[in-house]
Amino acid sequence: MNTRQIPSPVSAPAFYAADNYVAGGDSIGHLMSRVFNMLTQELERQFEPGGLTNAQWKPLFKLSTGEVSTVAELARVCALDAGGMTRMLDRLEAKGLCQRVRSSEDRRVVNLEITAAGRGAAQVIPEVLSRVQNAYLAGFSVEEWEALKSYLRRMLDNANDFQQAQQTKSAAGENNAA
Amino acid sequence: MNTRQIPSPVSAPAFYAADNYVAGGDSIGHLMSRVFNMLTQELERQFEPGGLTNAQWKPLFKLSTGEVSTVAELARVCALDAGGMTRMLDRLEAKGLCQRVRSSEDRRVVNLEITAAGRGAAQVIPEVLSRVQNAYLAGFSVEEWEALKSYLRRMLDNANDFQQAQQTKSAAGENNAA
DNA sequence: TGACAGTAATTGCTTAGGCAATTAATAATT
DNA sequence: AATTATTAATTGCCTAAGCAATTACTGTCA
Repeated sequence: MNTRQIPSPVSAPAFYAADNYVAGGDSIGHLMSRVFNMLTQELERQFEPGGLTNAQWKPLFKLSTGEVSTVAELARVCALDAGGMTRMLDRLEAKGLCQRVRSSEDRRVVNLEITAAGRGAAQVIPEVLSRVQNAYLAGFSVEEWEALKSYLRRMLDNANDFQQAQQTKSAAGENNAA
Repeated sequence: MNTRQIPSPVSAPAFYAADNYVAGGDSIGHLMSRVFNMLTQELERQFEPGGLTNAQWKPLFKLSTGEVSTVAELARVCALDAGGMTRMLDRLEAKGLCQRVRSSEDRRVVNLEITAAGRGAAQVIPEVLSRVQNAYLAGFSVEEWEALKSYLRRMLDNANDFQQAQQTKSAAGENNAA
């Protein structure tokens, strides 16, 4: 028998319950969604003068640092679909910010190169990100900033654990069904 | 002269700087975006068996509680565009979850009514939201949960202040230009 | 009353992103 | 070497959301 201590659900407080669930209440999810919404809107406005959108700064920034050079790599680091990335690159290329060059070693891959215009547009990215994030953290102490980050990291770990558990469960269910 | 104490920018720590900005670093924005991404993906999976998407649970839930009854109201409480809401309702209506009834008092408005199928689909919403949020908060004490919420509320306040300041600035700029 | 402003909903156009299928090229296997 | 599997990128089809223009209707005001 396994004597390893397994975290008991009983000891964990249940923060939300199906009955008495308040609609636009200040749940974690609702608050995060509102903050995130404001953030993306603000970045949209901030990048607009430079001809970028909120969705476009990340791929362009990754290209500008030179840490990626192919479509698949870029899709991976931006955590989005390869098909979507193809069309994103269509738009960036149409704006003259980057260009595709078919690789000669492996003719399946296209190497991505940022243009001079792309480098120019990318220049403001760290400035904007710093300015907006600092503004959103106005009044925070360093300790509070660190606490917030640690909470988010813990939520991320929990999210991964939960996803894992769900996958395991659904895989078992499929076996039972088969 | 105004002697009211104005928060000095000097005393506020600058958490991020344009030089030395780390790309995929664990900035607040990056962490929040990752958590939020996992959350929406998880909700997408959780609602899928019931035939709902992550974007659809909120409008349907608001309809189920009866707190809204028109397109404009629904768009407002869901914080999204009226045009987008029209098409969202097209999809919900196509699934038989709600239906439009043109108002007789004011023939511009359409009254939204949830169907029996819609009520059935909406039933699981509080359960899913509670389950997933509790899972993401596993290991959190009540104090940490409260602290996280207060941080998010403060960020939301800062976001509103910043937006306000930007609008004032751009309005002044337009006056100068005119 | 008749012009005009305001409002509710819809539609067209755009960016965005997920999923599945396809194509082309390379790698692995027998 | 020929078949098979894998990989990279693209494309089609879908949901989603913002913005601008349009339509239909209501309210206001001269």
